[in-house]
Amino acid sequence: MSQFISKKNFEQLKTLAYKTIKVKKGMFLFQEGQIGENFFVVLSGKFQISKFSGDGKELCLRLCGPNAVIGELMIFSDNGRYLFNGRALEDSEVLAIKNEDIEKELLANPEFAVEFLKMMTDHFRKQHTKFRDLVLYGKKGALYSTLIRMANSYGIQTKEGILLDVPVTHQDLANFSSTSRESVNRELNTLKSKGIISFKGRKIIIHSLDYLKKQINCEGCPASYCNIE
Amino acid sequence: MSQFISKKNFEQLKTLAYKTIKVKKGMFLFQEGQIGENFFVVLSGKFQISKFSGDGKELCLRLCGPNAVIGELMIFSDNGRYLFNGRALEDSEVLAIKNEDIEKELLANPEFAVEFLKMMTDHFRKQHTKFRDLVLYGKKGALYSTLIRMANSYGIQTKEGILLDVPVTHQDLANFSSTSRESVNRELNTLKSKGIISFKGRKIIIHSLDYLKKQINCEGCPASYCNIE
DNA sequence: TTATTTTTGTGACGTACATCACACGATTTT
DNA sequence: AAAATCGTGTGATGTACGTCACAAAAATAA
Repeated sequence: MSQFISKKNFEQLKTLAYKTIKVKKGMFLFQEGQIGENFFVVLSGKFQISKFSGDGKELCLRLCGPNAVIGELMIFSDNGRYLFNGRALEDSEVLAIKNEDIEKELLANPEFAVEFLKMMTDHFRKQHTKFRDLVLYGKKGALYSTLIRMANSYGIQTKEGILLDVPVTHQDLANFSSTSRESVNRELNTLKSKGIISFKGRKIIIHSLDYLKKQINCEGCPASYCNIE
Repeated sequence: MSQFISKKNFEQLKTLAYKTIKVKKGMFLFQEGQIGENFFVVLSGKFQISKFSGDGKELCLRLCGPNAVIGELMIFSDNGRYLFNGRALEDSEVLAIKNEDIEKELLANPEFAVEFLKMMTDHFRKQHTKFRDLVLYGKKGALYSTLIRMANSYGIQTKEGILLDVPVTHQDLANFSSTSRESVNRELNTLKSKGIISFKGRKIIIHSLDYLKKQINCEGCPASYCNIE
C-alpha cells in the first residue's frame, strides 16, 4: 500500500473490486500493449513489473508484494493499453478494479481523489528516479541504484553490514539494470575487491551504502521513494 | 493546455494564481533539487524542461509554450523539491500557483480533480515514452524519438515531406537524446544518405516518418503523447 | 566589406560494455 | 551417487559511441 493512501481509503479502494484473480507463478497478469480496463491490488504473492526492449531483453522496474497497486498507469488513457508487463513470480492473487469504477469513485470522493493523485505522483517519482539512474548514470549507476533499492526494501541490518535477504541472481540484477549478466558479475567483483560489498553464500552484504549512494548523487532521497516496490 | 483539461476548468485553474512572473531569456524559473511551493502556467514565451547529469550535461525533456503547465510534478511530495530545471528560451511570462491552493481546489471541485489527474497521467505517459526510447532503444532510438516528437509538434506537411519548422541545432538534438553533437551529426547524415531525411537550409525534412517509427516500435502511439511539449 | 562567432563535418582514438566461449562449482533431479 | 541443470567467473573480441582535434561553411557582428 502506498504511504499516501490512508487505511480508510485503501479499504474503500478495495471495495471497488469486482473480482479476484488467481495468477500462477510465471504467468502474466497483463502485458504491455494489451488493451485492458482493469487495474489491480495485490492480495498475496509477488509480481514483477517490466518492459521488453526491442531485442527481447527484459527491463525490470518494480517488485510488488501484497497491497501494491499495479497496472494503474493506463487509467484515463485514450486507448487504454498497459505500459508494462506484470508477471507473477509466485502463485498470487489480486483484486481487479475497473477503471471506470475508480473514476466514479474519484468524482464522488474528493478526499480519496487527492490521495489517489498523491499515490500516482509517488509512483511517478519512483519511476523517475529509476529513469534518472539509468539514463544519467549509465549501467553502473543502474546497478548501484538497484542495490540501494533492494537494500531499502529487503535489507536487514547485521553486524557485518546490510544483508540483502532475497534470492537474487546476477541475471536478475542485470534485468533491473538493463545490462548484461557478465557486466554485473565483473562490477560486483570490483565492488567486493574495494570492500564495498561481500558475499554470504549467494546473498550480498553491503558494507558501505554511502559509497554506492555517492556515486549516483543519491543524497537525501528518502527511502520511501528509493525502493524496488 | 493539456487536452484533458476543459476550457472551463483551465480558466478556473488560472484564477488560482497569486502572481505573474516575468522570466528573462536564459534564466531558470526553477531548478532541480530546489525547494519550492509553486507550479506554473506559461502565459507567453517558451520554456525548456531538463535535467543535469552527473557530468554536467543537460538532458532536455520538454519544450513548453503558452498554456503549458510546468513544475507541477512535485506537488504532493514530501520534501517539495523540483525534479527538473525549467529555463526560459525566450523572454517569458508565467502564472504562479501555490501547491496548497491547488490541493484545496481539488478537494472542492472533484470534476476538476479528475481532469487534473488525467493531465498528470498524460504527463507521466509522455515522460514514460521518452524514458522507453532512451533506455530501451539507445542513443539512436532517443534521436529518432526526438525527431518524431518534433515532427508531431512543429512539423508542417510539404510536398517534399514533413518540414521541422523550428530552428534547432545538432547540439539541441543531442541534448534531447542524451548523446553527443558529433553522434547526432553522423546519424543524421546516414539517415540522409538512406533518403529518410534531407536538409533545407538548417532545417530538417522528414521523408519517411514510418521508418523512424518502425525502428523504435512506435506503432499506433497517438500524436497527443508523442510530442515534445 | 571584413572579422568574428556559431554551426556543421570528419578522421583518429579511447573507453565502456555487449557478446561469445568455455570452465568450474553448486544445486537439483534421477 | 551420477547426471543434469543452474549460477558464477573470466578471458578474448567486437562495436557503439564519447572525446579530441581541427577544418570548412554559414551566420552574425563590426
